Amino acid sequence: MHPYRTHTCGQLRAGHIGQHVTLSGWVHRKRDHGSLLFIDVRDHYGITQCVIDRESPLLPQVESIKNESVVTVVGKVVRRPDETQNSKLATGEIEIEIEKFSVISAADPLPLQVNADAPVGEDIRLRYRFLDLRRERLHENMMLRSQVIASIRRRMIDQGFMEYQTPILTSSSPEGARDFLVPSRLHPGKFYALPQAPQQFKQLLMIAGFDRYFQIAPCFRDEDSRADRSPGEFYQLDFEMSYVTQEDVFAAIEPVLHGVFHEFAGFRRQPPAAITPAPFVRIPYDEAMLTYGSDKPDLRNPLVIVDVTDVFKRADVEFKAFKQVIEQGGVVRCIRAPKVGDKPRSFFDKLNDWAREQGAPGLGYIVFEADGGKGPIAKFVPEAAQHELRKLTKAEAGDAVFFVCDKLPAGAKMAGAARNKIGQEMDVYEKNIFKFCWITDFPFYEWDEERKKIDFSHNPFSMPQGGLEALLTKDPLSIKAYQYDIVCNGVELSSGAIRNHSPEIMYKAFEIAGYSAADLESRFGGLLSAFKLGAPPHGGSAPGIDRIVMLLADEPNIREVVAFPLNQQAEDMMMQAPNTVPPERLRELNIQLKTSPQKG
RNA sequence: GCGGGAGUAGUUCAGUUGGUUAGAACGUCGGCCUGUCACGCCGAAGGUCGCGGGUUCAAGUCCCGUCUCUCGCGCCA
Repeated sequence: MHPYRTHTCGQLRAGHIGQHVTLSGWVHRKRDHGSLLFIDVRDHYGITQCVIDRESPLLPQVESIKNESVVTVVGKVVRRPDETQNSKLATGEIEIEIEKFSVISAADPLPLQVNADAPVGEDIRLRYRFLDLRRERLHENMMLRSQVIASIRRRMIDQGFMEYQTPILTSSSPEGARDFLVPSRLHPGKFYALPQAPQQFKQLLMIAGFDRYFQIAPCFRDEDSRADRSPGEFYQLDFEMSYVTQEDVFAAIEPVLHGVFHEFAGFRRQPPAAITPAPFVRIPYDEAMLTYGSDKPDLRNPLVIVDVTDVFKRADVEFKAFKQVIEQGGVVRCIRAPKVGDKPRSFFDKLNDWAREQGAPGLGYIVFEADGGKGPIAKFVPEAAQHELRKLTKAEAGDAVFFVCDKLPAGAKMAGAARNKIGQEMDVYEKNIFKFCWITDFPFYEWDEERKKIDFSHNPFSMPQGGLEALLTKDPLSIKAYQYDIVCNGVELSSGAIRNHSPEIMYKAFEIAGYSAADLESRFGGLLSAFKLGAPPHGGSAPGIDRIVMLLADEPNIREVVAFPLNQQAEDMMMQAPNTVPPERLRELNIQLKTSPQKG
């Protein structure tokens, strides 16, 4: 007989009745009836009820065991009396009559209750993460994560991709997020950087001839956290393909994502969530910013934004607040909210208050009633102009139209935020569905207001649409890139591009952004030399694993799908990271601290 | 870096206009209970009201500072 277990706690059924078994696990819960005691023993696989009564000399010992202690139970599998079978439990037909009982590891009183789904402060959950992970919800999330990653691997391999590892200790990349730096002992004063993504390595793998690469890749970025962004590190399904167009990349990854979401759409969802069928709708960046006010639109929200700047330019419209902004190059965007005419005043006031909190002067609106427009700015908009508004927005009697007026791009973004807010307040989001889209044709360059110069808006290694000719002849800010994102329910799942494999185009692209040939060569010498020794056209993308699991698990927060996340201050409250190091370690690394560390 | 919210028992929270000995639930401990499965019933212990300062006859409550957690903005090629 095995010393710990012959079966798991989720395994025993009516067919095992009569067998003598050994189970080990955590004491999930006890129900003590004095002369009769039930004890639920839990492991990764399930829960099994064990029972003991006053006939047994072991009763006092079992009675005194504390929750979450680890125990081994030896006993006979018996059928529960008919009335007492528990259909909620997979093992609910049977129970174990305890014959031997031993405590493997006794537990102290608990800082959080494992056997209840009660809310617990996140600092305590993170400090005792191993207990939190025992709880059902988080335990299920982690199993989902494992299954999702396994499914992704299988699907990628089936599509002819092969998995390769790339370095963790690498060099700092000058663009993008802040790097995590690792001091070099052998090279005083020099640093490695942890990769923000294996971007250059995956391109080098294409140049090395591997054709289709993928990796469940750890990525490190020293940026502040958000609900959907863990500080420090996260995982991407990083992939890259050679001899492909943008459409080839889409065609390769769509079935993987659609398949994974379809496979796990029933996790905590009954019925399983619907998924937009592939091919996913493609929305050019410019259209997304106009219609949804965002480059990651949530398509569950049916509301759309319409530009009505021309209406407020009309001579008969006397709304100075908007006209002044328009004269300075601003735009008026509006959102039609169907059938809200009968909403109480508080509905509109609440939205107006929200807009003020966002830093806008307010959220103007007109309610179109049968006898004309009502609302705070209706009186500035004469009937002919109102008619024009209704034509543009397709608003009907009983509908309202909300206005945002600002310069670009702030006006577009504010309209997008208002679209989300109004949609939430109206509760018009489609339920139980994953709505995917591609956002395509991102601008290649953008204007850096801070440094007053043109800079790359995304990846400098992306291929500009139109190639060298576009760079030579077009207004840089009008050039698009073969750069695309996948968005699901308002969450940016991935960013990708067809890469620029031509040194000639690359030199020119960097020149326009103000970088000399020498800059380019010193920063990206390795990659650049590779491009000069036979580089295939290639492209790829990198969907975020954590975000995919977060969506599937229906969690509002990415830390709920990471086993050991850092807190918002990028600290590990269990392992006490980051931490000070002994002076001799610093000396070895040739590092002298300018200030002593803050107390931890 | 900036803004919002929170911090009271082991945990989750309540605590009125500043006024008696700071409460509840769960957990813990003790007692009773032979068919429970969130078992039930009775009882008890458990508090630097985050920390520091101030106002006041009196502060969990008001003011100032500070720390911690969290959400958002900036940031995130």
